[in-house]
Amino acid sequence: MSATALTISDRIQQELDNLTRAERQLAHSILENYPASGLGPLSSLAKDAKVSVPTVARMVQKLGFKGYPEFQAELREELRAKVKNPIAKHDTWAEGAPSEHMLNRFTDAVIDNIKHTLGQIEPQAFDKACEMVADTDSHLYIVGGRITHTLAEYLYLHMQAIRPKITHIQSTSNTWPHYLLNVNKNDIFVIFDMRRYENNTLKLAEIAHAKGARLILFTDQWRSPVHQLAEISLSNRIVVPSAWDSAVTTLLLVETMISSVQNLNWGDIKERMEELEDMFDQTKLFRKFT
Amino acid sequence: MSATALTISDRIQQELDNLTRAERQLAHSILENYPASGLGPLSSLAKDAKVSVPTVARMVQKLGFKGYPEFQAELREELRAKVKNPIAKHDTWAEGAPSEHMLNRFTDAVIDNIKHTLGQIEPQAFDKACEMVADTDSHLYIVGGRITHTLAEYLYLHMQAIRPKITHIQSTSNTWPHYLLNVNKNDIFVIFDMRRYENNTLKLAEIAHAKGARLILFTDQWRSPVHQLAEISLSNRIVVPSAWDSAVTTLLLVETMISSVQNLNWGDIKERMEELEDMFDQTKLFRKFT
DNA sequence: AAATTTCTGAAAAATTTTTTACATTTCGAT
DNA sequence: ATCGAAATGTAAAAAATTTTTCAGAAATTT
Repeated sequence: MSATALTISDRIQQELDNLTRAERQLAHSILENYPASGLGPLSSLAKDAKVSVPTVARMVQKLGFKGYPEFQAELREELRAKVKNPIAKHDTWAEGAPSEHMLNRFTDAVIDNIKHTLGQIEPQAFDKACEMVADTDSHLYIVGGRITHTLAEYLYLHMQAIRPKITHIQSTSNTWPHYLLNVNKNDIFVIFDMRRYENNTLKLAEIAHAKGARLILFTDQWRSPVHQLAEISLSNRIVVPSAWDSAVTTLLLVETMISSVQNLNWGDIKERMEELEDMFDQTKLFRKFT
Repeated sequence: MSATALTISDRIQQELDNLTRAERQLAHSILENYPASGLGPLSSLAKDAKVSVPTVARMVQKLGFKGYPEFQAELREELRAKVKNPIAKHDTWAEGAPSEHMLNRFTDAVIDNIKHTLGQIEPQAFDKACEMVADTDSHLYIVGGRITHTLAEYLYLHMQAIRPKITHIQSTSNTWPHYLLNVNKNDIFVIFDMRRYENNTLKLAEIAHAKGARLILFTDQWRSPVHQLAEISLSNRIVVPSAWDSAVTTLLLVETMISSVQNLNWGDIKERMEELEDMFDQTKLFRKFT
């Protein structure tokens, strides 16, 4: 690399604060697939980033280059150096850190978990689960335990925008028996139970099952005992270099489920979402996105 | 890559015999530091290879391109694909499902998010954040918003086992001003703020900052306005094929942070964990893992 | 060795790309 | 709500790059 040891990518990130809205938009577009995007003509870059041509020219100058061609020349020089360098540490996730760094070790483990979990999942079962969750004829109960109630709540929060008739139950709370009073046959339960499996959750599942409810279970690879009652079980690999287990894979499945369910009853959702957004706007909880 | 699966480099080598003297000279120059050399202006390439400008134009046509710009475009496309691929590229994640299935599409996007996020993170900043969170001299506040309070709680639950003096604040609750009364200089705040950024969170951050607290921010790639107050900002890519954003990458970072912090003050933790386990066992919340 | 074909490069023409100038919009402060 | 400053985009000018044309050089064939 030339005089400065910093890559253009670094410099852009460093300057990110000093950039204006359109320029930041452009910056992200450059980083999106770096460095390829910056090596094309200025006008293509502008088009990709949906900013005007002069905006690109101005930002490039802001980064300290005399003009776009000079900017490109340095990008190419960077690329030359990178390809030339045999110690291309391309096998790490966080490039600035050695492979033994926790960031890299942990990410490796998580990717591995994802690979295994997705590899073993039955798409039909997953689709079936999504259909069940999407069905607004029955009430939807979402159940989590001591740790997993965070995942349950995450699912609950998004389902709120998608469909009515949902309840979030925390199995560790002593109020859950009340909720079960109203359970009808064919109501849907989404239950999270990871090791160490919770007694309360099992009991809750048993009662729900006895009442004729249909159970969907998110669990780990060793499976919570609830799985014997569940119509559909989704097992996740959760091992990471830590004293605790990872919930990343489970969250991935949860989010995928949210997205699928949303697609299943899109018509209704659009309205609901707009309504919801309006309400949040009115309470001024959020700032407008700039 | 276009119709042919061959790279330009392959094609050049294949054609090598059908090329004339000057063209061969040029070919070797291109391959010399591929692909950087081909991404500059035609005239530079000609100069480097010590051939004339039309020679380059002619050879590029011989390789089957309409003109030099088209040749460059494909080089860039190659580069794009190459950079995108290097780690963990599965054709399909859920093998029983077509690649258009939501499970595969969503996972692709998430892996991509992880790649980008980790690629742009500064390990030093991350380590610093972990140290700050591990420091038991100051009180640790964990703050989340409407959706992100689930992540905040996840962090909180694990930190409970690792260190004392922690508080989970939900910025959307109206009780948070009370908590801030007790904030001392150098207390640590871990704040979650993803788009759409929340006004309450910003206000809370401002007050905490004014009181001399040190802020660690988990945000998205566009960065919450809180980042101007934060000592350390960790930006996450969050785009997925859904109407909502993904929290998977953020959870990954949170878990990695938990694991790192645990390593930092391992001595203390062991005792705390055992104590905690005992307590949970006594309340019989959990069944023994069989 | 001459003739023919093919290859190569200089220079002009055509095209594209970059830069500059200026009008419009947006944003923040009063 | 109004003003002024900063930011952004449109469009034209300037600069560069690419393509074409054509003449001379090298190689090949007769």
